[in-house]
Amino acid sequence: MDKHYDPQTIENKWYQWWEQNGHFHDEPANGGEPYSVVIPPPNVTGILHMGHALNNTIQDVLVRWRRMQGRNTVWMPGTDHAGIATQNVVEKALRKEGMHRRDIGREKFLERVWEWRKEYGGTIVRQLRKLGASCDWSRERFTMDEGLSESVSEVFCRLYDEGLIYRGNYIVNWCPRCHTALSDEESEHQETAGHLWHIRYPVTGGGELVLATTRPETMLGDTAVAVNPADERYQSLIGKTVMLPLMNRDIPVVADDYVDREFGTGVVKITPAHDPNDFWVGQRHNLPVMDVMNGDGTMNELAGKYVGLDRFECRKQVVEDLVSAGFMVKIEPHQHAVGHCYRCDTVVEPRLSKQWFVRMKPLAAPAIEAVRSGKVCFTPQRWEKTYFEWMENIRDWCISRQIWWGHRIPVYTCNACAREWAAKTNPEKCPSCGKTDFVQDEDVLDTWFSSWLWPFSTFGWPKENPDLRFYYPTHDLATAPEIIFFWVARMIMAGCKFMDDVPFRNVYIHGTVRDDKGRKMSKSLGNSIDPLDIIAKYSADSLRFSLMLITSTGMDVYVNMEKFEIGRNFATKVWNAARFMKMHMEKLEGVDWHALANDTPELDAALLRDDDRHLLARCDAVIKTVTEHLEKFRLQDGALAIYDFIWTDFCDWHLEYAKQDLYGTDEARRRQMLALMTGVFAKALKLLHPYMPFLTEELWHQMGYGTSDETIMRVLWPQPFSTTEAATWGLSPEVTAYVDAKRELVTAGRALRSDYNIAPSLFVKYVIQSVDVAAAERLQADLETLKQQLRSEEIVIVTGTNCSDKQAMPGTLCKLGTVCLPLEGLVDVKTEAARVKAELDKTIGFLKSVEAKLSNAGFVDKAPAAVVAQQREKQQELTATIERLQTLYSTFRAG
RNA sequence: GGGCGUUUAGCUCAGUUGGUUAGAGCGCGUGCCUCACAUGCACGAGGUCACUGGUUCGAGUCCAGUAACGCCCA
Repeated sequence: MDKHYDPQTIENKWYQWWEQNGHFHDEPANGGEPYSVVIPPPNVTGILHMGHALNNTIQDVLVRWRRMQGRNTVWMPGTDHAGIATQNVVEKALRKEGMHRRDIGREKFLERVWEWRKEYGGTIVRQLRKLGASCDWSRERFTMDEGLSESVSEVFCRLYDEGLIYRGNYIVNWCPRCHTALSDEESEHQETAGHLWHIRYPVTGGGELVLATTRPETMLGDTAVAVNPADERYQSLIGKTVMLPLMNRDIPVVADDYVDREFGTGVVKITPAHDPNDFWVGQRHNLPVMDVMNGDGTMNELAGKYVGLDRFECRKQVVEDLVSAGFMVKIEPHQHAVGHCYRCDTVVEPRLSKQWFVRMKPLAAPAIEAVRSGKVCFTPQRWEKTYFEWMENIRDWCISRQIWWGHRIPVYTCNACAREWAAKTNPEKCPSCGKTDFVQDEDVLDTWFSSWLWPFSTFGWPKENPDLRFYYPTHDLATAPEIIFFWVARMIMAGCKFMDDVPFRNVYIHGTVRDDKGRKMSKSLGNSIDPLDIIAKYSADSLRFSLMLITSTGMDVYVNMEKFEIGRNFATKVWNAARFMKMHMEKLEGVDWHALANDTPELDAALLRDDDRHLLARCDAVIKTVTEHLEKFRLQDGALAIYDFIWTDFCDWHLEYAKQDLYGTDEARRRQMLALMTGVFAKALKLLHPYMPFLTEELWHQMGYGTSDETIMRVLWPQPFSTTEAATWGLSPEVTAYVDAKRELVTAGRALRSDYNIAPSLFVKYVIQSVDVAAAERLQADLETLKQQLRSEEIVIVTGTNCSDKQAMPGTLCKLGTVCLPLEGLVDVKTEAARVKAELDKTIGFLKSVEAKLSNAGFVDKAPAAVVAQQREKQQELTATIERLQTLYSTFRAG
């Protein structure tokens, strides 16, 4: 094996091999229990960022783990056509050529988008491969491909025919830059520093009203002012008219409950065409609607002399004119939330327009029930609350977009008889009059109108087929919190509506990846870390493992480049442990490592020693721990458990311990030791595989655990020993406790060396005063181990407190006995006395707290018997310890 | 305005049903290139668990309130 692990070539090699050999693929005919996951389809314009890295690592860990459990596993990959985003990208390219999409027309434009997709659309999909994602690429889908488009029209037509899709004139969020309507979710509210302009409106027949607004330019479209009907201040004005400044129009004063008496002056201007609340006030009072803007955010003819001005330029002008005409009362700074386009960050304009909507209330009801009844579970559970909150107050979904890239709305209108209908395929004639003169709606559907079908459209719906039957409903969905409304909730609704079943059982909502200052990573801030840079510097395994190790379930994660060293260091550790074993394996002949790694260990129970049993027991425990954590989406705890097991148990303790055998001359022992380590290391590699797929696959082959055509991806997830097996190998809590105690003693002995500045290269003598004869015998049997671990030339074990060596020695109390370092003449008696005294004081303090509890009647009466017993035991233990410490202390005082 | 989250070692965070005197990694200090690994080994220092009050025999953990920071929705 190479001295240094070279992840770059190895990772590419294995990924290709896995993919080419179909290891990511499964199908219903293979039978078994299904496990399916659909990827949150990244935008086809996307490039891999840390959020993707986290999201997909989580999925891959789950998917690889379930696959190893023998589940019939499919991870469905694909990309989203991302209507507005993709159209923006291609429009930008066109602009560079000095053209606008209208210059080339719809058809040519769409050709350009498809070309773009062909050339650049595969970027993120290639990058997911670098990450190691075990997606079934043979199933890869795209929201605009034929099958998915069919699902979209099917769903649209069904909803249309049921009356759940309607067209209406409402205030929508309009992006003047993208030139399209947006859904409420696509308009992101941002706190913005603005102003509150107080404007005077003269009352016809004398007097005036002062009102406050944050968007003065919209006054050009005012058709009323409103006050609260219960507001005494303005009672006399209701029904009168006021003169709209600058426009010299008379508009009525209406009374409406919507008006907040506390806000500003308690009077608001009503602009039905440019504010959703005003729109509803307008409806209630039959007010005219005056749209004063164009789709691009400039003012139209209805804005009078302001025609042609951009909305913000117009705002300036209007304010100036109000000031010079004496209508401006005051201007205050004002902080308020302003909607921004989620694609281009332009300030969204609420604007009246004719759009298509989905009636959501009837769809929401079963979806709410699905979560309430536990058919869909959120992890962490608190997100259910967010889900319910939104679902119970759901508003109709604006699904039409005034762009070209997307699924065109399949609604047709007959020019001859005005019949409007929806059709899944291009119609030949009008279903009413039979004429062929009809037109299709110009708009396309919101991108999410295809994504909400993703869990079943990707499996071939609406066609009835084995994949759909077998893999639907899927099992786990991993995604970010900001996607709950956009996607998760809508998928649940679509699943309930069209499949009569939920789309997935578990939703794991993970956190956001932030920089180390807690800021969201973004291009504009320039604080992003490119996952590919991490892969290039440290490897995909390091990226994956580090991310999993530092990300607590559902919590945000703060990253910087250095944090990924932990994964790199761990990979190196594992590699070196393997290299060490391999070195010794090569000295033996005729050993079937493959069998040892895959079957029940062939060990000679008689040759097993307590340290070996300890390793087996710890390995068994870690199998249980990791499995349990994965079941609960506690991927961090799973990673930590393996990390700790491999690093501390396997390498620091057992591998060092094994050296006495491996460098020894007894071949039976060498065989036994390597057989034992092979069994354990193979299990550890399996447990690690979901987190570090590449390294574990490489070692699986290098170590000869798998034949050249076997992959660790498909070996079975390790199982803990049965009770019989555990008994055969002599595993017991007692044995584990003994080895733990022995390690405590070794650590104490090393600390003594360290305290006395004894160079690690020096071999020294130790004296161990064991607590009893049994401990003495056991330690005696382990003498060689102890000598090695303590780097000692001689260890004298004596029983009881009577040390044969009359001299005072530095010593530390342990469960098995007192470990002492005889240092003739070198002992600083005073220092040692102080050291023991400190230990003694600490122990007495501890005992006092235990005794305080035990003398508390309430505790003894009410605490569970086991807890009380535990404290009693502690009390005895501490008392004994104190006694021994006092003896030790007196030695130094006497000396 | 409504909701949610966070606050534990210098830093980043674990701590699952309340029960030993609270753990990890990084960083820091000391000593080591000891025959897998200096991307390492050994040893060590470091915390009145944000604050106030309550429940309890017992609170980092449960309840109420306060403060700071962050997120979501209106």
